[in-house]
Amino acid sequence: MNEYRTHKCNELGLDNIDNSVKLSGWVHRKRDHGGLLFIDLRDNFGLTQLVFDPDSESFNDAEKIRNESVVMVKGKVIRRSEDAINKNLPTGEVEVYVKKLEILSEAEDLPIPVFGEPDYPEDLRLKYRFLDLRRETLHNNIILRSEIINFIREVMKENDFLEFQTPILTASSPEGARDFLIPSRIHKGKFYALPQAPQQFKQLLMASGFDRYFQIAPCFRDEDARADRSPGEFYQLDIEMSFVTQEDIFDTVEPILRKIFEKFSRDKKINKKFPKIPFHDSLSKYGTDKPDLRIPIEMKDVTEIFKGSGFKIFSDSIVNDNNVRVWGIPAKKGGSRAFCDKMNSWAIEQGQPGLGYIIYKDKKGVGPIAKNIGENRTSEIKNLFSLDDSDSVFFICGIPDNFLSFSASARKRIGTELKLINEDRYEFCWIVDYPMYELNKDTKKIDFSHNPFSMPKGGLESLESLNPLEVKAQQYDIVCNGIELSSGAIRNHRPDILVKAFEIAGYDLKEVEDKFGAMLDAFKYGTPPHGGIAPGIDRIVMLLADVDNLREVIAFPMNQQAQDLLMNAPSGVSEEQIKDLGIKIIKKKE
RNA sequence: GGGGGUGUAGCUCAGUUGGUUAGAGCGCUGGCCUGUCACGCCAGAGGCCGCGGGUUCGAGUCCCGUCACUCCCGCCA
Repeated sequence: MNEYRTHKCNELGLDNIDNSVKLSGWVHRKRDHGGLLFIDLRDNFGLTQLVFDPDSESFNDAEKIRNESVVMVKGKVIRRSEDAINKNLPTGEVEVYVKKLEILSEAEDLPIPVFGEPDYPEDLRLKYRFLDLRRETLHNNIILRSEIINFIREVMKENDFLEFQTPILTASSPEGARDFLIPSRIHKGKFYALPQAPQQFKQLLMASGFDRYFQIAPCFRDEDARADRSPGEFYQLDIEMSFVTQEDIFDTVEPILRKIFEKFSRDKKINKKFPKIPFHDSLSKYGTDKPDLRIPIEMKDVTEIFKGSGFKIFSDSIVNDNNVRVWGIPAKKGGSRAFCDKMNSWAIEQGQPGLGYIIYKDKKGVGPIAKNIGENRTSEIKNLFSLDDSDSVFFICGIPDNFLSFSASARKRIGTELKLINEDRYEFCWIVDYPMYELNKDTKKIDFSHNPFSMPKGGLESLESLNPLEVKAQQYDIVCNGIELSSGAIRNHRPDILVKAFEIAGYDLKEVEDKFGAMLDAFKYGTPPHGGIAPGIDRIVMLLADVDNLREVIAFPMNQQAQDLLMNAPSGVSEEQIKDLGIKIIKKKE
C-alpha cells in the first residue's frame, strides 16, 4: 500500500499465506511466553496477531515495548495450526511471523488502559480523551456518528435539500436560552453572540427563494447540562422547507428519520406510522409531552368515580376545589403487595404524600381504597382500565399542573419495575397542537410557550377572537423512546400576524423591529409560507448507539460543569487581550 | 442557584460496634515460562482513607464545613 503498510489490520486471511507484508498500528496486547511472544496489533480497522520467537532479531525490542506504542512490522503471513485458530477474530486463521519491528512512537505508562476498556472515572477519560477514543466502544460510536451524518447528507440530497452554512458570529436574540457572547474588538462595548440555532438565517434563506434548506448545524446555548444535553454546544439536523403545510413536513421528515433509523438500528424495530398525539392528550395520558411509548401504560381521569365516595382524602379534595382531579395509572401484573408498597415508599421519597392503590385478586379489588369506595366503584375502575386478577392501579389526587411530572415518573417507574418496556423498539410519535401562549407563573403575564415565530392555528383571526391561552400553534415535536428529538413549526411569515402575536405577549412594534428587523423586513418583500424542524444529531446518534449519555457519542465533550478537561477550556486570557476588547473582569470576592 | 449520590493504592472495590501494622482483584516493576488470544506462575513497589476543623485516650469509621465528579430540579424561544 505504502511505506508504512501493505495491509490494514483487518485484512489478512488464508489468501495471504506466505505473503511478505508490512503492518502498522498500536500494540494492543502482549502475551509473553518467554520463548515465544504474541502481540495483537491494532489499527482503526481491526486486529492481527503477530508472533515473535527468539530467533527474530526484534524479539528483544518486542519484549520491552509497552502497550499502545505505535510500531511498524515486516513479516510473513503464516497459517495458524488448527487448535490455535481464534474464531472471534476476522484475521484469526492467520498470524504474522515478524522479521523486523520498528518503533514509530513509544508509549509511556498509560493513565487509562485501552485494552479491555475497564470502567474509568469520567474526568480521567475526558482528560485523556485521545486514549479513551482508542477504546473499542467509544471508537465505534464515533465511527457510527460519522456514518450517520454521512448518510443524512445523502438522504437530504435525495430529497432535494441544499446544504448551507450560516454565521457562527451573529447577534444576540432576546428570546430563548442564555447566549454565549463574544466581545467585539472593533466595536468596543458591543458583542456578537453564538447562534442558539440558525433559526432566523434559515427562514431568511426561504425568503431568498432556496426552497429547501438543511444544515448539520452547530448550536450554542449557555445552559446547564443533563445526561441528554451537552453544556454549551450541540448539533442539529436543521431543516426548513418552502410552500408547505404541517402535513407536508411530517410526510417529508418522517420517512427520512425512518430511513436513518432503519439503516443504523441493527435489530431494533421502528413503529410503522408515527402517531400524532395532541399536546393535551399526551399530558393526560402520559403526564409529559415527551412520552416513552414503549411503556404500554395510559393514565385516565377517574375523578367522577371518586366523587362522593367513601375515600374521604380524595372525595373531600374534589369537593373543596374544582380543579382537583384523580388520575389512575394501571399496572398490569403489578398486583402484589410487595410491589405496591415499594411504589408507595418510592412516592414518599419523591416528596409525595403517598401513592394509593387497588390490587385485584380473586375477581375483586383489595386494599384500603377498595374497601372505602365499595365494590361498584372498584369494579368500575377495573373495567375502565381493562384490569384482571394480579393487576393493580395507582391513584394520584391533586391539581394536574402540580402532579404532572410526578405522574410521568410514576408511569415510567411502574413500566421499568414491572419490565413492561419493550427494549427492542424505537417508538416515535409526533406531538401536535401546542398552545401558542402560556401564563407565566411568576409575573402572571402571557408568554410565548415555545417558538414565537410559529404560525398560530387559524391565523390572525384566532389571535383576534380567541383567549390567547386557547390559541394553538402550528408547532410540533418529534419524540422517540421518551427523548425529545426536535421541535418544529410552520412559521409565521405574515408581518401583520407576527406583530399581533408579539403584541399579545407584550412586545410593542418597536421592540419587534429592533430585535427581528431583518426577518420582519424580509416578510415585507415577498416570503413563501414555510416551516421546518431540527432534530438533534447527538440524540439521534445516542439512540442508535444505544447509550444513555451524550458524552458517549461526542468525540471531545465537555464535562457537566462546561469545562473541556483536555484543552483546558474555559481558561484565563492575558491582560493584553482583555484590554484590546475594552472589557473589564470583576474579581469575585472571597 | 438548589437537592440527591459518590469520594480508601494508578483503577474497581472491601474495610465489622470507634481499637494493633488499612486489604483483595486488575494495572505497574522485576523474574520464570515455545501456542497464547482476559495467557500462566513467583516476587515487589505503590496509601495525607478528597481537603479543613471538631468530638474522643483513640477516627477510614461519628459530627460540622468545604472541594471534586456525577445524576436531577431550576434553566433549555
